[in-house]
Amino acid sequence: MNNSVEILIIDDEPQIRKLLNITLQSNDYKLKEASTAQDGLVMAASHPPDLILLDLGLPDESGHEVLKKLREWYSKPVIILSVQSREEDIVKALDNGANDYLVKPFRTGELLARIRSLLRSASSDAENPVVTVGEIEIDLSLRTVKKNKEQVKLTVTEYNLLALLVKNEGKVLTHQFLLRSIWGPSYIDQSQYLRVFVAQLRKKIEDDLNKPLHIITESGIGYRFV
Amino acid sequence: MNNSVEILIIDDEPQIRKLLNITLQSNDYKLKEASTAQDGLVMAASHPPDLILLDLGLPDESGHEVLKKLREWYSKPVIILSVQSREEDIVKALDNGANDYLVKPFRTGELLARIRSLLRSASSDAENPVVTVGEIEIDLSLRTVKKNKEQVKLTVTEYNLLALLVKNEGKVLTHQFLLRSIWGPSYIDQSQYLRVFVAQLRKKIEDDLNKPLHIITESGIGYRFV
DNA sequence: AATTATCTTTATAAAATCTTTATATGATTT
DNA sequence: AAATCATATAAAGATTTTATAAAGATAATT
Repeated sequence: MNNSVEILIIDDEPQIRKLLNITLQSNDYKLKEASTAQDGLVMAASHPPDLILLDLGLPDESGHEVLKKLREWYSKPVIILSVQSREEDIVKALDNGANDYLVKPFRTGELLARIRSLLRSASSDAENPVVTVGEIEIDLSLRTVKKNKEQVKLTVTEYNLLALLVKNEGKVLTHQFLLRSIWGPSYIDQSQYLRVFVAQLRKKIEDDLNKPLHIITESGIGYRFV
Repeated sequence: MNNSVEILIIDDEPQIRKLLNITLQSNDYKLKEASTAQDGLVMAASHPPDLILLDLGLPDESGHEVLKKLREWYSKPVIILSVQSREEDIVKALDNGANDYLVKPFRTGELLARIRSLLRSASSDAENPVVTVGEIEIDLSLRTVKKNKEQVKLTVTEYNLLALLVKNEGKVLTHQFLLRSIWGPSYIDQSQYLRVFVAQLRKKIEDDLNKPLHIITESGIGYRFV
């Protein structure tokens, strides 16, 4: 999920880092920690994170200075976390390139929402869950199917059947289960429907109809997608 | 300076509008005012501003609803201004697409800094929201459509439909989704509306009506823009 | 108030999809 | 090898969905 999203926190208070560690990790973010300005800058540069949480009150250098140095090359979101609530500090931080400023103690739900908001606008093009099996490519969010990079046109029922099989890749799905899922509970004896639609699907995605490589018949039981 | 930057405030409290009027104008922003959700949406649509300040407590409709409707087509910054400081409201607004949330009474210096911050990242995105697909050109900020460099005249509904499809290029949008987004939740069975407007749109942007290249029918599901 | 533009409905033809039937193929059992 | 059973495929018929025009209603503009 967010597991590929990396967040770096630069803060000298261990209890804040602990809190965020728990909060962010349980929301599937990957967290890296630095307790000094020095460390933070090195970590950010060596492996740039997707977002930085920056404390203003660091022991070795002012957070404002860290922000300025970061902004010389780092263009992703930076959120300031600070005990300082003076307008002067907030304005200065925002004008130095911070994207947001939260006063400690902050509410974790709000922080998470602000992180989501910034990550959303940072990468407005979220990646799609694409299932690729050999030359077949199924994009479940776009509802498209490609074979050898070319779009395959499927009807609603054909797509539903394929999607169900793909989502349970490798598993044998019984006739009853497939019929119930796609046509409804009153259709569980209409195995012929299934045969007709499996045949149509194969015609569209298999290369050799006599040796289907993806939609496998499990005689007497059901079908399986490989 | 900022004189070309237009900000729309949607808030029913006259004293807030007055305050912002003075504050923003003295910082060279051009301010437009709306006191109801209805007015605000119309003004935003008729001449899209560069940033919107939105109150949650509007007389005719919840600000959350206004935000949702705005976000169907408006991609520039929206800052929520609200007396409500509950975390629940903040999280909801941010997750609905707000870029920032300030609790009233707010400090004007901070508001100005947050506006600067958002305008800065909005412009650095260099997001010229112009989508070009073959001979079709759609400018989502100007709300204009061109075909072979010539302007195409679309009605509001036609444009809304096209913009929604274009913003989700490649994705199948279901009848229900389109109807709900454009006409409202109570219209989800009026598929005929969709057919009529799709036909009208195609007449204006497709070359061969028998082989539409852009607005693709997904029989039984919806439509897709390619 | 009249005109124009746009939206909503209705009607109908065309296209796409689903269902059903018929028949073929292949595997398994006797 | 014949009979039986499960599956595959084609194709006709039925149904659903879509496209389009055009009339009626509503809203916007002059």
